[in-house]
Amino acid sequence: MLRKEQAAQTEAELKAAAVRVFERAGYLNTKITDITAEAGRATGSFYKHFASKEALLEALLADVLAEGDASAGMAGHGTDFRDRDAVRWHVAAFWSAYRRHHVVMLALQQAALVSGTFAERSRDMLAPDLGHIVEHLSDLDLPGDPLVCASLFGTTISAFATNWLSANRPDLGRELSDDEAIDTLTDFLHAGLGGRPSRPGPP
Amino acid sequence: MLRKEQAAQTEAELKAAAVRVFERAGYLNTKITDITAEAGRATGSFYKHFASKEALLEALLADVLAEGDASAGMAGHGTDFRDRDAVRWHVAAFWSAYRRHHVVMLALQQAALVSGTFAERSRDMLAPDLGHIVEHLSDLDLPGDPLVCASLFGTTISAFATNWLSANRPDLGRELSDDEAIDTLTDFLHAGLGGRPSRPGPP
DNA sequence: TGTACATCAGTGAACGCGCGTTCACTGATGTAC
DNA sequence: TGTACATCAGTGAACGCGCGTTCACTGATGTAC
Repeated sequence: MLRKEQAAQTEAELKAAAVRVFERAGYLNTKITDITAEAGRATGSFYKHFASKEALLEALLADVLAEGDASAGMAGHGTDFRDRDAVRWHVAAFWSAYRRHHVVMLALQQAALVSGTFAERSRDMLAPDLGHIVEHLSDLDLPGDPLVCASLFGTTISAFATNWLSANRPDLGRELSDDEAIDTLTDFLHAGLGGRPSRPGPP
Repeated sequence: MLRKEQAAQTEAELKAAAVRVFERAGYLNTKITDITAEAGRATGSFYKHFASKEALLEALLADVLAEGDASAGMAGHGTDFRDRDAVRWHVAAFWSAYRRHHVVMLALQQAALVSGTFAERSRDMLAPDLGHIVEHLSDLDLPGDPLVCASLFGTTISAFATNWLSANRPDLGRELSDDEAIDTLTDFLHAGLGGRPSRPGPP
């Protein structure tokens, strides 16, 4: 089975090269030949493994989702968003996932702008999380409709993460540590959604 | 001078057609011929008025900025973000501007993904507003660094507006009135940034 | 173990489509005398 | 006011570049006997 291993490795190298190129140039600007060149392979090699650039992105996405399922046991976290720690747990989970996969996430966002298929897929990926958040919001006195607030929760973290984790986006001339980002986001969301600072959860 | 008027009108029609097509298909998906077809003109006509699709977007952007300067007297609004009304004023100003110009704003965001030039321009357009917000934040006990919080303020409104004002984005199967959006955002940001609900400003 | 053949990953030059851009042309509007 | 010429908005067919995709080929790995 040496041959299959060889092929699998080449495929993995192409994926890795693609991520590197995406990070440097952005998904939409990346040509197939950029990826193969980065991987040190011939152009035609790409099509032995992927039907198109979209198919490659699908594959990267599948990897991300697979890893996500593994790590997100979702166990042991609080569910009452009046409790700051419960909010922080969710923020941190999202933030670290985004940090690990920001290149693919950004590529997905870019693909969604151009292709209806990816727009839908992008929404489908977020939908479960959105539902998850909606449940946690039920105990709060929210600033508005629960669905709208959940969407607010999601878009805020997502936009903020995109802003600070993407390369070439030194929006402000400043670095931001993970803890600082997570704590700022947590305080902001916790207070913004009506979880009062130091009110403990129910017994 | 009939000839100049004629030319000016055609140019205006091309711009209007472009906006319509951008809204329908997105900036990145739009071809020059889509625009001229929508305007009912020949392909070559486009280049009598604009050097490229980017130049057209620049022109649309200039229009937006010109109108913005006219309407944004920036007079008569509160500056203390502990005061909910002051926050609401800013949110409403941003929201209505975004509502009027969302097609161009979205086009700009899309262009920024692909072209470094537009990425920079996009940042330059937002920078003054960001500075403006930073000033208003000084009196609050913020969840984090003022610059980071101002960025949070901006990205939150911007992402939320993009989500709800863009066509073909029925993220949740629901309509959202301007007032509901503005009030929800205001409550969220006001509380999130540490302006307590009913604490009055200093004497 | 050896030989003959099959399979398949990888190659890179060539093809061809889509689309941005050009350009020679038309006809109407403006100008000179 | 009329005539002859200049200018210029608008036209659309043609050109050509960039890039995705193909395909005949190579050589190495696997299989049959």
